[in-house]
Formats: sequence, structure tokens, C-alpha cells
Amino acid sequence: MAAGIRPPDTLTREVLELFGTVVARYHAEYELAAAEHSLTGAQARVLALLAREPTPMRQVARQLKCEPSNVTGIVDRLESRGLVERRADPADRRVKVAAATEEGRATAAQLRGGLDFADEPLAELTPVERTLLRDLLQRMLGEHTE
Amino acid sequence: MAAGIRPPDTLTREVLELFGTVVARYHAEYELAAAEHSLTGAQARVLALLAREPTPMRQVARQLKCEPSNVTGIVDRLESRGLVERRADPADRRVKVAAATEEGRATAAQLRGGLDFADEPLAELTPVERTLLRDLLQRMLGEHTE
DNA sequence: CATGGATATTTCGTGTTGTCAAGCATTGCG
DNA sequence: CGCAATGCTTGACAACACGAAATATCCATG
Repeated sequence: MAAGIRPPDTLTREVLELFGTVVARYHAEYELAAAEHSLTGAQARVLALLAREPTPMRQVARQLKCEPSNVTGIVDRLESRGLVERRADPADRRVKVAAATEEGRATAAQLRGGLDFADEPLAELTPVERTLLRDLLQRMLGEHTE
Repeated sequence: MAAGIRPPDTLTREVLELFGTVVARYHAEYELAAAEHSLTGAQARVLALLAREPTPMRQVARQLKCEPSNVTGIVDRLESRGLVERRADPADRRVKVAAATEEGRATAAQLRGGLDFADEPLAELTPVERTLLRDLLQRMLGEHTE
């Protein structure tokens, strides 16, 4: 915090590189798990989100960090497969609440189960290590939470 | 290792969730950093790759985990901006080696510098913690390395 | 050395994701 | 009421991803 200039720390670089690899792998695994249910990554993400709780379109967009117009298409495709449905919000007739159907929730559950990427190696770590990892990650995220 | 069945460990779930968040943030930051150079995420990834060392198309595809036909377009766009060039491989006239130009390498360097996401919070960790984080990540990746 | 199978790249067609601008309905405030 | 703000959709467009087919080159085998 003292100096604005940060020398190119080898260790930091190394960790960054590793994170990049982890991110890439995580993505690939997620995409793969989704594909097993004939879903794209984006569709799987939205479905997972809606399986948690019904959500207005606009909020979905916010959580996906994309434009609302984009969500329309994704939900369209999920809806046409019967995994999601649009409901009217009685409190505000402008908003449409997207909600996972019974089948949608089942698919989301299977999807979560199939996401075995980090699961497996994580199991190799001792509880102490896992706790440490969790804390480190939390600190990394805490710094940038808006 | 003993039992095939793994109970839904709360701590593991928590870490997984955190990884999901980290991945999401990493992606968003990367996309943003790329956008500042009028590049898409995919273009930035390929450029970073080629700035390291010239690489045949097919290997780029392998590292990107995508179809070779896809790389053609991405390199096309980078080439049209003068950031990348295609060279013939004297040893095998089938392969085209994509290489970053001088300008491409400069852009890649700037891009790396702008990737301040994990950098910042990582600086808060002690060297011991960073080392631990590195080892944990390596173990996670080591299990699944092909 | 010629034939043919494998490999590297590109092209084409298609679907999904993402953006932005415009449009429509509804809400809520002055 | 009038009117800006809000929520969602539509349309046009670029990028990206896949798969199949085309082309060129390599290499092993006969």
C-alpha cells in the first residue's frame, strides 16, 4: 500500500498464471457438463440461477453482467425446452419473472452433480488446507467487492 | 480414495462457489482489459499466447480448446490489425505459424499490465500465503492434467 | 517413385452469445 | 393528466464456436 509501483513478483506472476489455467479449465468443464444436457454454458448458468429462485429478467442480466436484451434469447431457448417459464409479476406488470420448471430444477441439480472438476482435487486437500484456500479466495474477492 | 461416494461437504461446496465467483470476476476483468485495446477476450487470449512464442494454428486451437477452424477467424482479425502475422513453416509447408508482430507484443505487454484484478488482492497476502495458494492450485490442476 | 492415408489450414453454413438502438407497455411522480 | 423512467422485446450486426467439406502437403508403404 506504501508504493504505487509493484515490481513484477515472480511468485505473484506464477499464481496469476495458475489462476488463468484454473479459470480456463473451470470454463471448459462447465461447458462440457452443460453440453451433456444439450445446453450451452450461458443457458446452464441462467438455469442454475433460476433454479435457486425465480428472478426478473433485468436481475438475471445484472447477475450475468450482460445486456437485458441478451437474456431474452437465452430464456427463450430454455423456455422452448420446458426448463424455464415466464411468469407475470402481480406487483408490476412490466416485469416478467423467469422461473425454473420442475424439469428445469432437476436438470440444474444433475448439472451441479456433474461438475466434478474442482470437486475431485479438492477432496485430496485436508480440511485445514481447504479452509485456508477458502479464506484466501475470500480475501481476494473481498478486496474488490462492489 | 476409499469410498466412491462423496458426501456433499459444506466446506467443499463453499470453495467451489468461491471458485465460480473468482472465475466470473477474472473473466469480466479480462474482457474489460481486452476491450480497452479494442480486442475481444478471445483475441486477447490468442495474442497473449502468440506474444509468448510463435505457434502453429493447430496448437493455438489445442491450447484454446476449440476447433482449428475457429482460430482462423480470430487470427484473421488480429492480422488485419497488424498485431499478428502468419509465417510459413520451412520444415512443413502445410503449417502456418502465427506470430505476434512488434506492435502485437507491445499490446500484449500493456494488456498484461492492465490485468490488475488478482494482482491487487494477491499483494495483500504474505509470501507464505501466496506460496501456499500456489501449491494448492498446482495440486488442483495436477490431478487433472492430461 | 507412385498411391493413398494422415495432417494442417481454410471455407462455408449454422446456431448462440453479445452489443446497441429503437419500440412498446407500464409505472409513478409532478 | 402529462411525461420521464423502467422493464422487456425486437431488429440489425459482429464475434465466436462447431462440424463438414475442400485443398495442399507430408509420409509410409508397396
